[in-house]
Amino acid sequence: MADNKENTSGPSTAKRAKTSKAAPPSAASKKASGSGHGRVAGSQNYSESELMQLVKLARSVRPISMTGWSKVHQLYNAWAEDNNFSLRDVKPLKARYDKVHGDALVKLTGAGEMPELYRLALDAEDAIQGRTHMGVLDDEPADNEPADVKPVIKAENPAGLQKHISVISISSDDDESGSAKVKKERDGQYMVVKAYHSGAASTPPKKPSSSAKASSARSGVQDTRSLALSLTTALSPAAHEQRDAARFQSQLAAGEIAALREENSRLHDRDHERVEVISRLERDKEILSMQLDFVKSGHNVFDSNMHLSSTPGPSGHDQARGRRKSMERAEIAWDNDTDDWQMPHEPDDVSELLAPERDMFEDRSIKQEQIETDTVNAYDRPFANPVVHREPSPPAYNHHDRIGATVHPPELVTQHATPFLRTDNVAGSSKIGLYSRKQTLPMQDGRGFGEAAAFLTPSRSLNNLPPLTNVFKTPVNDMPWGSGTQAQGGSQ
DNA sequence: GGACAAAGGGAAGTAAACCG
DNA sequence: CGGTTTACTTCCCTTTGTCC
Repeated sequence: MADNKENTSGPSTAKRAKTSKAAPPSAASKKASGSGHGRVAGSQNYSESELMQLVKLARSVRPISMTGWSKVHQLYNAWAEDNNFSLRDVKPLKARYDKVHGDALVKLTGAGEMPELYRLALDAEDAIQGRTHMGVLDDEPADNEPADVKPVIKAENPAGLQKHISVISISSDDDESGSAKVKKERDGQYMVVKAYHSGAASTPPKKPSSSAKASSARSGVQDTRSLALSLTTALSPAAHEQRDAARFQSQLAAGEIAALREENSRLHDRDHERVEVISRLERDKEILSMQLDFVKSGHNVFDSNMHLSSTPGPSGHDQARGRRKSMERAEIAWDNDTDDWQMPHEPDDVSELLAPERDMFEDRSIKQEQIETDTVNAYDRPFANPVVHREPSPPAYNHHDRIGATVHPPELVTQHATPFLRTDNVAGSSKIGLYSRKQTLPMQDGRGFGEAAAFLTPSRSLNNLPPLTNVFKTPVNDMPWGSGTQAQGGSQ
C-alpha cells in the first residue's frame, strides 16, 4: 500500500526495527503470495457514500477493539447489501476508517473547507475517545474590547458557568490589563477578575511629594470620580437590566446545551444497547448453527445446564473473557464428505431440527452421573451451553493433551475428534492450526478444549499439509513442522 | 503506464488465562 | 509462581485491481 511505503520512514522505532528485520519478503512469503494474495478482482474503490456510511457507523458503534469493529463490519455489510455496494471485510474497513481519520487530521491543520466526511470522521473519533463535543470554553478577552476600557463590573459567563461564579471583583492588576480571567477557587467555584487600564491606579500608591500633592490630589479626585461614575453606570438599573437579560440568555443557552448533551448521551446509550442486542442474537444464531452442524454429523446435542453444577468453574473474569473470545472466534470446519473446508452455515429451523435429537437422548437410559463424568472428563471444566455428548464416551482429554505438547494417543484423537483447520481469528492473525472437531463449539472457558494438534509454521502453505489422519497419528517429533508450539515472542 | 487503492498475509509483541 | 498457550494487535510487505 502506498501508505505503508510512506510509513517506512515514519516513527515507531524499536518495534519497527525489529519487524523490519523479519520483514523482507521471504522466498516462502513470495511463493505463497503468488497464489491469491493482493487485491481481489472486481473489488471497487470506496465511494463517498460508502465512506460516509462507514464513518457514521464508527461514530455510532464507537469501536475500540476488534469486537467493536466486527459490529461495524456487520452493520456496514448489511447496509451495503441493501444499497448494492460491495461487501467488505473487517480489516479493510478498519484500515479505510483509519485512513479517512488520518486524512481528516491532515485537513484539520491545513487551509480550506473541511469536507463533511472529514468532519464526521473527527466527530466519530471523538466519540470513540469518549470525548464530548461541546465547544471549547473560551476565556480569552473579546478582540473588540478597547484597550482603555473603563472599569466595568461585569459578570463574565463563559460557557454556562453562571451558577459557579461566586465572586465578582474589580482589579487594577496592570499585568492583566484589559483581560478577563476565570480563576478556579478552592471550593470549585469561579471568580471572575476583570482588569482595566487606569494609569494612576495601576501603580502602587507612593507617598506624594509636596509639589506634586496638588496635581496628585486632582488626579486622585479625577480617578475617584471616574471610578465612581463607572460604578454608578455599572450599577444603574438600566445596566442591571441589561445584565439580567444577558444572564438570562446565557442561562437559556446553557440549559439548551445541557439538554442536548443529555440527549446525545441518551442516544448513544440506546444505540449501544441495540448493537448489544444484535450481537447477542447473532451469537445465539451461531451457537445454534454449530449445534446443527453436530446434529447433522451424527452427534447428539443437548442443553446441559443441569449437568454441570458441581464442578467449580472459571472465575467470573475468566468466564467473561472466555465468552468474548468464543463469540469472536471464526470457525472453518473440515467437511469429510466434501473433502473440503466448510464455513458454518445457518440452520433453517434449529429448534425443530434439534428436537428429535433431544428426544433420542432422553429415551436413552444414560445415568446423570455418567453424563457428568463423561462431560467433565471431556472438557475438564464445566460450561453452560452447548455441550456435546459422544458415544462411546470420549477419553479423558484436556488442554495439555495437545499433540504438540505431551503424549496423546493418536488413535484416540482420530477416533474421537475430527480435525479441522481454522485460522487463528478474524483479526488478521496468520496462525493456522489443526484443531479437534470439538473446538467448533464455543466453550465458556474460551480456550476451547482439545485445540491445536499442531501449528503450521507460517512459511508452509496449505499445500504442504499432510493428510490429516497422518498428522494426528504422527508423533510430535516426527512432524514435518516441528513441535507445533508457538514461540512466545522471545521478550517475556 | 504509473500512481494509488484494496486486500491478503507474515512476523513480532503483548496481555491474559490456564495448568502443574 | 512460572511456563505454556491463546487471542489480539500492529507494522509491514506483496500482489493485484482501479483510476487518471
